[in-house]
Amino acid sequence: MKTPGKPPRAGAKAAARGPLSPERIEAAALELIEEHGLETFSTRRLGERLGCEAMSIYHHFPSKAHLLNALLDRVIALQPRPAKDMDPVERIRALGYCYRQIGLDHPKLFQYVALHRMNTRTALAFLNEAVEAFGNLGLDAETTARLFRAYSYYVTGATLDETSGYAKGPSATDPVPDAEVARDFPFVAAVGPYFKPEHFERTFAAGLDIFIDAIRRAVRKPGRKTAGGR
Amino acid sequence: MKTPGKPPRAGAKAAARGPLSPERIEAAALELIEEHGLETFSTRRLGERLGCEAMSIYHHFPSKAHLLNALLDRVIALQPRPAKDMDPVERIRALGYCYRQIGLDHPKLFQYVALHRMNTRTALAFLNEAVEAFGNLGLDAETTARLFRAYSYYVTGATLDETSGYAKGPSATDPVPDAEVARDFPFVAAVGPYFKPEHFERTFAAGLDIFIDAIRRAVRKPGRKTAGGR
DNA sequence: ATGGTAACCTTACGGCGTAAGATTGCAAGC
DNA sequence: GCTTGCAATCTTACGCCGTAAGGTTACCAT
Repeated sequence: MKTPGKPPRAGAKAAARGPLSPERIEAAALELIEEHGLETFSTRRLGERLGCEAMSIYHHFPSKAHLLNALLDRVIALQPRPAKDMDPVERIRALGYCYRQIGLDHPKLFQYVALHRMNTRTALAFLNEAVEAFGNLGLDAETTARLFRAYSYYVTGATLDETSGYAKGPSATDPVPDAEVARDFPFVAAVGPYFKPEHFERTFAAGLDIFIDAIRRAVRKPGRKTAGGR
Repeated sequence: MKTPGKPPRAGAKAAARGPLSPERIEAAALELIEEHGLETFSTRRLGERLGCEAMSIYHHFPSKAHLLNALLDRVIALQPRPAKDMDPVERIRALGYCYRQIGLDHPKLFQYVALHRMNTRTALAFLNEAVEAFGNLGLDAETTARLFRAYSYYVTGATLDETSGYAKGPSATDPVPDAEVARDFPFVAAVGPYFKPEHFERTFAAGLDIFIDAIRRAVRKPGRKTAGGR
């Protein structure tokens, strides 16, 4: 039995701010990451934000990697999913938007989300739901797998680019000035305007449509039509 | 005028190994990254490999970021390109394989390649060539831009996953055992076999086919058919 | 011989993740 | 009420990291 309103246990600063908890630490970490980026995120800075020493965090998370993993789980778990009884094809489309939304809501964290193996229970549950939607198309396992995989590649690539790609601030050490781009790389210059954030939404939708169309065709004539080889 | 066979200029160790050069440093850096990964790559380790002090590298590259940028340029520049006079659609397919090959040849470096803005001259030249191939389809600028962009999303996402995704060693801190996956995530388990490296090639090809088909359709009836949407 | 300079090395600083261990303050047993 | 145990927290320290600052070496043209 626990008494409900517990005071802090130890430490000078601890008294002034209430006890730490995985919940509080995760929330602060997410804030910090979205404010200043993944690269500058450190346990020391997180401690500063929380009003505790860096090492106090290690009582609640055995390592920084475990904390980041918990953040991954959290953003996946909190993302609302499309209803399971939707039209299977439209559900697939909705799941694409759903995954992308994770990136839009947490752009700085998304690199971590996209690049790490989804093998926590929470992540697997999401993955399972997505594969289920493809499974409901009634295609053979191989076609199902290839369609799902290719679709995931697209959605992940798109969201990665939207959150940290070409349109974001300069990452090259000495960028090429626009005038030179216009002169020496005319094809890039011609499509450049469509690479800006205003166009993300429509470009994403256009790519999704390509997959959705392909999926509809595969469903209409099952066989080795769309996926499979050669 | 320079005498042809120059001895090293300074330093005790320098005498034993010949002079440093951007070329040698880049080659050693690529080796080191592919051997031990991007995360553990440091200027100190690179110095060790080269037989010099870490700071000597800074004579040839103003920062670690500049060095990594040079590596990006190098792997892009060295990648052979498909002939410019190919059938435009097949050239687009070949360019997809071409970009993917950069990842297959340098899997550890590829995260850096994929996630950094392509705004060096070398990278822009590659980008320009790719956009040119789409431009040769004869579609309007908007459709060209959207098709190119979506195609790039797919190729990048696929290559990222092949080089550092699900199939690679466990990244989660405490992975879910296979038996539990089979029990609790049956849809994932069902397609799991197709996620293994043996299937990368065919899955990549299947996804490319979806885009190539969409591109052919867009070329046959120009208008707002495939892209644009909504 | 002499001065300039490119190439290289040494030292040092502040920041990182985290191992090891000290400290604090509540809860339970006597 | 005192002691003991223990979870939560803090302190210190270690070996990494990128790199700023400045010193040293060995060649070159003069």
